[in-house]
Parts: sequence; structure tokens; C-alpha cells
Amino acid sequence: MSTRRATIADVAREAGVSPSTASVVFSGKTPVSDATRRRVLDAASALGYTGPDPRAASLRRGRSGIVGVVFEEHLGTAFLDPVKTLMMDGLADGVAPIGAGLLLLRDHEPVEALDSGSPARAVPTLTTAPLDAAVLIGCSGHLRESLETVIARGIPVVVIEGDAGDGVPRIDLDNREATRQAASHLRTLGHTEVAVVTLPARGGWERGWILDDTAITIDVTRDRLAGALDVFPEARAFAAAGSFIDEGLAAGRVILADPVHRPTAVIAQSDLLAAGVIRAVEEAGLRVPEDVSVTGFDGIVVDGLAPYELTTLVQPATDKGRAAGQAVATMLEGADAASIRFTCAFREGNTTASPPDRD
Amino acid sequence: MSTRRATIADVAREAGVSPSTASVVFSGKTPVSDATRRRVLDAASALGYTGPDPRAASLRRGRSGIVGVVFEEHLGTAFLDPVKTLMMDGLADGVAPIGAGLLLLRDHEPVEALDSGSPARAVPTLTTAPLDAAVLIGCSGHLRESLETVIARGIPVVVIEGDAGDGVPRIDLDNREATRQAASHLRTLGHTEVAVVTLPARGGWERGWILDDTAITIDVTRDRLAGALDVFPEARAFAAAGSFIDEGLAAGRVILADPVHRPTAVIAQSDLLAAGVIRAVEEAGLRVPEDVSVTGFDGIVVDGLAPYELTTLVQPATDKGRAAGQAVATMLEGADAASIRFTCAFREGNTTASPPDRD
DNA sequence: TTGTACGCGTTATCAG
DNA sequence: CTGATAACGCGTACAA
Repeated sequence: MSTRRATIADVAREAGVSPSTASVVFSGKTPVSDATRRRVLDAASALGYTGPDPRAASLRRGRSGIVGVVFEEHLGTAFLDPVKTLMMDGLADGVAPIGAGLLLLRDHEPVEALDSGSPARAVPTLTTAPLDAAVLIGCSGHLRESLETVIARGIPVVVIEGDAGDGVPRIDLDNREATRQAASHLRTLGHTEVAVVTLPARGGWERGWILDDTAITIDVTRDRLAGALDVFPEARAFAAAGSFIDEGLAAGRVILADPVHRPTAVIAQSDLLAAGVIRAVEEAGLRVPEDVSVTGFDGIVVDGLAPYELTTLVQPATDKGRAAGQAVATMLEGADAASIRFTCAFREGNTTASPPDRD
Repeated sequence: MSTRRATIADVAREAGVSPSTASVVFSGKTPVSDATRRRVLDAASALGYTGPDPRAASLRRGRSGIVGVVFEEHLGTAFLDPVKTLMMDGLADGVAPIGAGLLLLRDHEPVEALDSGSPARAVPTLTTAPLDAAVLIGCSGHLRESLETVIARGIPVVVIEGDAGDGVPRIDLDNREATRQAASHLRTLGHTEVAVVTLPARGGWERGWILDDTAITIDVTRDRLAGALDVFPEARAFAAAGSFIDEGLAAGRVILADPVHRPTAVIAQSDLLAAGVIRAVEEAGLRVPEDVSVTGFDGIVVDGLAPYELTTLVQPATDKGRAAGQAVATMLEGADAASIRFTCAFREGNTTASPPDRD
């Protein structure tokens, strides 16, 4: 049949009922007699009608059943991070009760060249996607911009790990306090020479030392660093370009390079970074934790790190995601959602010990 | 302002132009004089109008700009698999030119209990999401069902690694041929006692031996196994419950348990499984590759596997995703998309060697 | 270049 | 339990 798809009106006509009755059969919003239902269903299958067009339904209802999840990175990259992965998991759980799907979005679309001869076309994003709500996974300066876009559209929004301002529910961690715990642990062990390997200082950051005048626009980085400095005000900090083992390795090499300033402990802002630092320590012919103690952050399973068991802060990543999902669900039902700050659990592994005796 | 949001009609009225003119200003489909444009834009910002409602626009256009990606697993789990992660990456790339967003969907919604007192509500899925197209990441029997749903809706669909039948474009690998290569490599080295650690045999599979009468409904598993059996018809196969290091470890333990039947080589159907098998070998007090050779599949970076470098088949995971995305784009433009079979590259690492001398 | 008219496919609402 | 009516907010022929 080269004709257009059947609509609910066609089905109704075929079944000899009114469109509204047919609609009700599919939505189940109102009781329908069995006989009528059967007629409608039969007519539908006869016409190859598979149910209401979601586009029309969402226009009418004012709901699309879609929650946008905004990343600032290349989508693929986002899932390379175990913590984000777990968050997505929780998020999926959290929105399940309202039956929403998760739409992956990037906050600043890459400047795509004109491909395949097709004329320049607007790349849909936050502005043009049919979202019921949005979850911003926050960090960089783009967050601010995305936030405005979403708020302007009047869409409920939740921010994970970022400064939302206003009345925007925020899901985050006690980053500063948590790091302070790790640092205190190190001080208790007797460390005084400590270095910090941080997450990026801001979007597009290349790895390098954080100096007094370095602006840190990423909240997580700033807060965790503050926690470390609370205990070791003199600690030097080197910011990696991302949360990867290789970045930790690179940072570790730099930090350990100068024998004079060599720290006896390194506070890494993520487990992956910590794993890299451990490699750097080994590479330098030193031992963990005998010569250098290392702490991480996240409490993820770093595959293949054995025999080390990282001393780290275990963050409830899945819970964070779930909380965000629930907050979204709450807002979608018209209620106000509260911000939630989760707490990390300090977990002592075998990567921290007292510093070696000095001569 | 407790009143409803402004519509394009309001903007037009405020600007003193017709609705269609205002529409054109936002869509850019037709030239508009600068003066008019300015008036419209000013009116829009005065009214807090942020652009056309995506729901209405998509009804009118017949396009939502959304491509569904259907997983059969818990969403979070999907991203724990590096290969899927890379595929998503490529997919995001592939659909970028048409500016589509990716909507994460599960094929069989978990049986959610009634939460939060809200009445039982239909959980939207494949049937109710406003999709322009769908990508099925295939395996289990659910695929069949999902496929029918999508086809009934008349939505373009592409299947990755699964049997699509009909005229559905399929993106997959030369799984059988690739595995055959690895197996041949082992035979050339002199191995005769070989075991296979496979991916799950079907959805919901618990780990266990694959017997003659075991039905394997997952294509990837079946094809890769066939490739191994082409070379070693007598090889025994143990199916893991998923592609994880731990599963490989568990499988390895079972396979190595019986000293009489102990193989000199293990063909694992994924790198993660292979990594687990290697651990099992070490755990048994044996060496890789001196006592037991191990091959993998995927060519991903298995974090922390050093000093081993897996002998494996490198699959172009990102390319697969990108191809799927492009196929979707093609179909959306009304053309037919072809199925594509990608080729894996054999990469020899240091986990395979000649078998030990037998007494 | 701008305006008119209409319909995209549904579903709330309310009366019967 | 069923039906008539009226939007939902927009894009696009077509005419002016």
C-alpha cells in the first residue's frame, strides 16, 4: 500500500466508533466495554495501525517521555569513565518509574563541517530536542550556558556535581570533606611532603601545575583540592587533563621527577589517576606504599590494579544517578525536588603507609 | 507569570507580522528582510520565547531528530563493555551529520513494581518513543520481538551483530573467519588440546559447558565458536555469563580444573574473558604462554593486563558504530542502506606460544 | 518578501 | 461507557 499510514481516525471509522473512543482504547485512561475494545483492536490490526503516533501524542499531552542527559564531552568519552557509567545506570533506574527514556546530548556541538553534500543544517541540541527534563552533568563553563538554555525553555533541570545556583536541585558529594579525610589519614601516618594530582582545572585544560593564579572553574576539582589544602596547605598540585590512568602516569612522572621535592604521599583526585601514579612510582624504582603512599577517589574497581587495593574515598555513584533520576521524576510531577549531598566512605587499602625514615 | 508559555503566534502578533513569517525567521527556510527578522527576534525575547516547541515542530515535520538505541541489558551494564562504549562513540559520530540525538532504550522493560503510589502506568519503550529510526544492538531473542515492533511502526532500523532477516541492514563482523584465524595460529604453533571460553549462549544464560544439544541463540557466540571448531572440531566450549574478567576467571578455573583434559590453549571470545583466563592460569601455578596459550577477541585495551599483550582479533568497534549511524542517516534520507561486514585484524601478542613438550 | 488557510494525529473535557 | 468538540503549536503550500 503506497498510501499513508493509518491514523487513529481511520481505525475509529473502520471500527464504527468515534476517534475519542478509539483513543481511549489505546490509552486505557477510561473504561471501555470489551466488545468495543475488540472492535477497535481488530480494526487496528486490519489497518496495520500500531498505536498512537508518539509525536502527536506528545504534542497533545505536553510530554515526550524523554529526559535529556547533557555531557560536555564527546559522548563516547563520557562512558569511558566508570563513575559516569555507574551514574547513568542509577539514572536509568531513577527515571524508570516515570518511564522516561534517556537522550544523550552534548552541550556544545562540535563544529561539524558540511558533510555529504547536504545543505548546512542546524544540529539539534538542548534547544530543539523534545525534552521533559534535563540532567546536566556538570563541570565546565558550558554548564552555565546549558543551564540558561534549559531554564529559558522552562524545563525542569537537575545538576550533578556542579554549581547550579538559584532553585536548581543539585546532586553532589562532600568532596572537600572527603578529601580532607584522606589527607588527615596521611598526616596521621606522618606524612608532611604531599602532592596532589587533580582533575582538570577547567574545560579544555592541558596538564600542568596549578599555580596560585590558576583559575579552577570545575567545582569538583576545586573542592577536592581545597580539602587537601585544608590539611596540607603547602601541597603542590598538578592538574591532569582527564581522569585516565595514562594521565595519572604522566602526572606522577612529573611529580616524582625532582628528587628534592619528591613527596612521600600523593593524593589523586580519582582512582584512575591514582592507578597511574602508582605506575609512575614503580617506574621510578620506588615502592607503594613503602616509599610513596597514594590515595584515590571514587572507589571504583580499577581493573588489573592487583595486588594493590587503593586507599580511597568510595563515592555512591549509582546512588547519585538514581537520586538525580528521582529528582527529575519529582519535578515532573510538579513537586519541588531537594538538593542532595552524598557522603563518601573512606576505605583504607594497602597503598598508604607511614613515610620512609629520612636520613 | 502564571500564564502559559508564549507561542510563535504570540510572537508574531507582538511583532506585528503573520505567524508564518515568524516561523520562517526561526527556521531560516526562506529569506526574510533584516528589519522583519529583528522585529520578530525582539518580540520573541520580550515574550521570553525561546524557539519553536520541539513537540509541535516534530509533529508537523514528521521528524523528531531522535534515533533510538536498543540494548537488551540494564543500561548501565551496556556501558561497562568497552566495545559497546566504542560503538556508541562511533554511532554518535555517524548520526551527527543528520543532527540526531541518541535515545537509550531497553528492549524488555523490567517488571517495575508500582512505585510512589502513582497508578500503574505504561512504561514507554520502543512503542511509544518518538523515534525517527532505531539501532538494535543485537543478540538475544528479544531482538526478534523488538525488530517486529519497529518494523510495524515503519521506522528505519539497523541491526548491529544480529540476524535481521528481510531487508534490514546489518552491521557485523567476520566473526567466524576471524576466530578461525586465531585458531589456525594456535594450530600452527602445534596446539591440539584447545578449549573455548564463549560469550553467553543465549539471553539469561548462566555459565556452563556447551554441549551438543545446547541451543546457542546469540549469533556472535555461535559464529565465533564455529570458527574455532572449524580448526579444532574436538574443542570443548564453556560459556561464560557475560563478557567480564571475572567471568573469564571463573571459566578458566573450570577449564583448568581437570588435569587430564587440561588444554594447552584457550580461545576466549572476548579480551575481557581472556584476561580472566590468564588470571586463572596464573592462579593454577601455570604460565602464559609457556604452559597455556590464550587468545582474545576485540582488541580493546584491557587496563592493567601488563605485562601481557593479548594475542587477539582487533575489531573496528568504533567503525561499526559509525557505519550503523551512517546507515541510519542514509535510510532517513530515503535511500537504501547496505549491510556491512567488517573484518577483524589478527594481532599477535605475547600470550601465545608453542605448547610445552609432552612427556 | 509576507500573509492566509489549513492540517499534522492526538487527547482532554464534558455532555449524553 | 461513548461521542462531539476543541485545541496542542507549528510549517508550508499558495496566493498576494
